[in-house]
Amino acid sequence: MPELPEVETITRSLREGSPEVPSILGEQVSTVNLLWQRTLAAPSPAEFAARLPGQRIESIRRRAKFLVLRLSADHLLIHLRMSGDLRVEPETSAPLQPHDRLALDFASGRSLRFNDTRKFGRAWLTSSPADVLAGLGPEPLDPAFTPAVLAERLAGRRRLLKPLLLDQAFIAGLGNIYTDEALHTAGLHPLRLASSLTPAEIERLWAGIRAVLQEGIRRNGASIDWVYRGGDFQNHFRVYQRTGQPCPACGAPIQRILSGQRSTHFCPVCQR
DNA sequence: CCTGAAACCTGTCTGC
DNA sequence: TGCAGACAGGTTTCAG
Repeated sequence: MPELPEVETITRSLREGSPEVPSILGEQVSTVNLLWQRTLAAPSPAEFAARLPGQRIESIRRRAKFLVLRLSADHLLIHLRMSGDLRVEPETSAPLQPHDRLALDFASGRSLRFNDTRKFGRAWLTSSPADVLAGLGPEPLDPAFTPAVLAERLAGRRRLLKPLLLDQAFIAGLGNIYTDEALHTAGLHPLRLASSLTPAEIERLWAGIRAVLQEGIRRNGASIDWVYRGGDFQNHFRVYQRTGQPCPACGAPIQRILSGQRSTHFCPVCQR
């Protein structure tokens, strides 16, 4: 499921809470229950279970597609990968759901559950989160990410736009949905060579990336299939998973190709 | 430096 | 109905 807008939506819901599920800021971990060993990237399960209890959640933010929970002494980082999801149970006695991989019980009696059907998701408990986050590219919605920054990063890159935009070291947070949507918004073919863009095209790409991410956040992300978060951006896709359907801009049928083993959707008329 | 394939996983859908 | 194959929002590793 989760790309930048989905992770941002989850981050906000955990931090700000809702009438049904209050914020988990300030919660103190009492017990941990690791149900799938490999979900924990570091440290060892024994050290994890020894270090985490007693720590409070001091802040919650997002970096790229990572959730970053600052604790009393450590940071807990969570990456949801393809099918991960987080939910808060009102009682620690709430039964585990199918595919729950990690449960953090709080002293208040609530419990945070990391559910992940495909087991690709990962959690890190670390005193140096920068090490885990090292190598990530710029945050596309940060004010520091300007068209000039994008132009500088594109210069000389002999790569195709689609795989380059998916590369988290080039720009952080885009995934398959928002890359296709951004390229359509910018009117750029996904297989264009990155170094071939004109300044006007770079400006359009920059604006397209920001626009689709902002729309995704405004719509609380996209919810597809059995991974559901309550967002509705999936009802506003221009090209993603719309193969054969009319382009919203010109009516031409949307095409699907493969680029680096990833489905890639585009309008052959709007994106030359 | 760059691309493609495979691996890590489970579930759903399509076509024969 | 059964079953093989394709495909799914991500990332890492390795071969060429």
